[in-house]
Amino acid sequence: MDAPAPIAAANPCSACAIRNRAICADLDENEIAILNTLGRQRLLQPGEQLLWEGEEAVLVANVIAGVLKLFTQTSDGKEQILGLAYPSDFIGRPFGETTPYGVEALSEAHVCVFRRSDFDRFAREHPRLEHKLLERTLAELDRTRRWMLMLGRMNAEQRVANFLLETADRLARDGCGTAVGVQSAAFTLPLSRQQVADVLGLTIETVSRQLTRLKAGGIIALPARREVIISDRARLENLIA
Amino acid sequence: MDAPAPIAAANPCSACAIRNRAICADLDENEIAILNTLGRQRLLQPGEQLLWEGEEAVLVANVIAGVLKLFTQTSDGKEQILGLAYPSDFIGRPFGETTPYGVEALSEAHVCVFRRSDFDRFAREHPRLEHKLLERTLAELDRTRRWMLMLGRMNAEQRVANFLLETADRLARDGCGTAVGVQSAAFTLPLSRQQVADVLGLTIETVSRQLTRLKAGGIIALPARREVIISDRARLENLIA
DNA sequence: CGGGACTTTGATCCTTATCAACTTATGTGG
DNA sequence: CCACATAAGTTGATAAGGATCAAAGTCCCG
Repeated sequence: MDAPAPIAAANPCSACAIRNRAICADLDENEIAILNTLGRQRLLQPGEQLLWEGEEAVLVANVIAGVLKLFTQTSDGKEQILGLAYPSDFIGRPFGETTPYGVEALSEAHVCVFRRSDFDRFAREHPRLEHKLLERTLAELDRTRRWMLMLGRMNAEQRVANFLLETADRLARDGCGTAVGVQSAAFTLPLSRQQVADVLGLTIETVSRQLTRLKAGGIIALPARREVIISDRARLENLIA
Repeated sequence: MDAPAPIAAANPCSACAIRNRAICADLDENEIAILNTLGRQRLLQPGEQLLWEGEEAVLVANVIAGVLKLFTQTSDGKEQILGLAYPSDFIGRPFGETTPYGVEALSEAHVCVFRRSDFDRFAREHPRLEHKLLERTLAELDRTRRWMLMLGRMNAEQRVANFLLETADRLARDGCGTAVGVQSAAFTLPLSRQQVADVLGLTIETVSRQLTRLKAGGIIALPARREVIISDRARLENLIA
């Protein structure tokens, strides 16, 4: 811990866990101080919704801790998860009229919330921040497009394999997982089976069956409902390649 | 026409058909002059490829005329179209190492090409340009996410209906289509049946059958292979809603 | 007018959705 | 601490939507 408590209290950004990874990373002390007056922290409970699809876009936020889902649904109520937001990710729709998707916490989550109007103004005045946001948005667009290939052209087995590999990587990067050697990894899924299905465009039964098959094949182990161990990464990767 | 020919010859941007809609819209005369020295126009034939997935990202471009597809494929060769680029759209991956998808002209197409390194530098020095690019990228991300709902959760009929409505709107906005009253529209598809299938994550046969059904139902007419008339927009919209 | 590409139509198969029952966790109050 | 209630997940049987394979039809261009 490099920030003593008093300073942290005066300027929460200084003590922010994601200070160096979020879009605020490039800002100097002055800028951080201003941004600090605009944002406020909020704690979300699992299942609590932060943004509603179609509503006026009043809020944007940075994820400090926890995992959230971005989602939408068809007119007949089938849900599709459009993205997962992990610590340091940015959520909401800057420079837009309406929020194009719902956002809901999957775990207990800390977010740093800004009124969109405040954020937009600050961003336009601070090109370095806008640049960070641009890089993030471009990266998110790339990720989303890879996801499209999965939804459009992969079968159930490939989708599940893909999902496990991507989730393992993402959690490992955030230090939430436990690396167990090169060819194996254990992690806790931030999603229920239904939510995995909503990510992959499948049904809960199909997801369950595919996981059972992978377990039976010795490729993964499932010590508990949300625990996954990739015991044969090479073989898992082979299902996609 | 507000730019006389000689000036146009000296500075093609001044005469550029998309000057006021592309990301260059907010630049002043000086900036345009600089950008003009960095870009060069290129004419692409239908089927000609501009960018290759996985290659080093050397180029970015603005579409001046025509339609291009962004695409990727699975290891076993099934293609998924990830986006369509129309006039004034930006293509390529600024601020990135590798191009994350292939880009190929669907029609004869004019593009204004920049070396990525030049473009990146220029963009970083001109926040108004970066802002435009950010707005475009955010809009593209929204569009891509709506597309995900279609790929993940809609059946073949809904996908085709959705596609026809979106294509009609997009072409109308670009003035490429012909509005025929409020409840009806005619346009020329910029895509073959196979390419429509690659957009929708379906097979060519399924697309063909769905179009035939819509025609039989009197919802659309298909006067020629690539000609579509939406004769009952309300009913087409009802298939999705 | 003929050849090739593109498209449509038909028959069949296969994957995944759907419906239903059962099992396993999770948690609560007696 | 255990019995019970509830939610989450698994497994099974069946059905349906779309893929695949095959063939015929249509358009376009030289």
